[in-house]
Amino acid sequence: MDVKRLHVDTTTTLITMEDEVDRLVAAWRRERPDLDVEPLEVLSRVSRLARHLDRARRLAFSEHGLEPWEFDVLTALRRAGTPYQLSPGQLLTQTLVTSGTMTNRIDRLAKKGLVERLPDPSDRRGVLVRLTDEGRDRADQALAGLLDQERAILAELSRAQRSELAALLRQLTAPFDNIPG
Amino acid sequence: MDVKRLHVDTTTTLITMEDEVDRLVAAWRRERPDLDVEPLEVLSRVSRLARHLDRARRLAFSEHGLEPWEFDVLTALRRAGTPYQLSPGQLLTQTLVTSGTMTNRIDRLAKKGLVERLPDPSDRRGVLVRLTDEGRDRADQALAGLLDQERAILAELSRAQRSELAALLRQLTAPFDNIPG
DNA sequence: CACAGATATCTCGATGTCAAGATAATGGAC
DNA sequence: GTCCATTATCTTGACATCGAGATATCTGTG
Repeated sequence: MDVKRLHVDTTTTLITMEDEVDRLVAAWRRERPDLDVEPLEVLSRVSRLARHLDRARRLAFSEHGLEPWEFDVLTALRRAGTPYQLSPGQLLTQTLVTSGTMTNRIDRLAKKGLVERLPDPSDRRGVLVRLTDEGRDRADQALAGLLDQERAILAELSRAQRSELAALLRQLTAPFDNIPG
Repeated sequence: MDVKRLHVDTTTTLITMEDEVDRLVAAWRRERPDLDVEPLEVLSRVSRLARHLDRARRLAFSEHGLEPWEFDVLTALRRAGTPYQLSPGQLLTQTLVTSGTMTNRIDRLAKKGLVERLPDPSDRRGVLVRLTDEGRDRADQALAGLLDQERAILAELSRAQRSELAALLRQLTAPFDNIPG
């Protein structure tokens, strides 16, 4: 039971360690041999890896005094370019949270002086959220730290493998990102 | 700005749609041309895809009257096989939550009659959480539904691509799962 | 056999998130 | 121009999670 199987990567002939999902899949095959659990090989790994990444990021950001959610909002604004402002709605689609959550986030960031809320001159329902100078600096610093950490995690893979992985993931994410989803 | 680039998968010559991460990376290259943001191509996609999957799962489970966190706990017990019992500590490592969270989850599942708490006969500090018959049935039903949904999501990829994707992800998750992480 | 450190679980307070609904403004049909 | 469906944002209440600390038990050392 739970035989130690070693997986061999066909392109590089590198031996890879077993992970929790291997154990999870083996357990399902034992308990529910009637089911095809192949989908879990991909999607359970995505979910678990995301959870690990969340933890690692929380740690990396704490050095810059930022929470992951703060980073997400500040960098979305930073990426928008001068004058670093977006509507709450645009921030929603980028961060995948609900509108109530975003209102709350903006409130807290505004209280910390990292963003400010401005009325949208062309739509009186609307609001524009703008990064302050300090917000911009904090975002820039945290981004550099994050990239260092992510590079270390990705060192497991060759450049070609990273590129292949990105392409495969894109095929899965594109439907969610483009269809209203 | 934001030129519509189309990505071509080198192995299948299939054209892939752009996704949010493509836009995100393009924006960073414009705003911070001094930084190498290649890591985001992989890891931002992992995080975003996980978020999309969370939403889709919440929807799929609601048909069976389960929350995602309930599914995670019940299926961990289900996979353990007869007599379907694990310690809270074992449940922690499988679900990647903190001990306080797990205590709370077990309380709520017990109140719903899906699990029961038993004293561990061999360690008086310890507890064993056991699946009830109803808990087992609910877990089995929800799993079948989840697999159907996941198969639909993965239909974007060929069998070979799914296998390749699983192998690449395993290389990234294995260090987290094996080193204390 | 006593003790110290490790381990297993639980308690508690703070906080972030979600879902649903409220409010306000827009824009196209007629 | 008026109306209605749509859009944009905010409000609210319920709830799940985390982190730090408390308690009880185990285990190895001397």
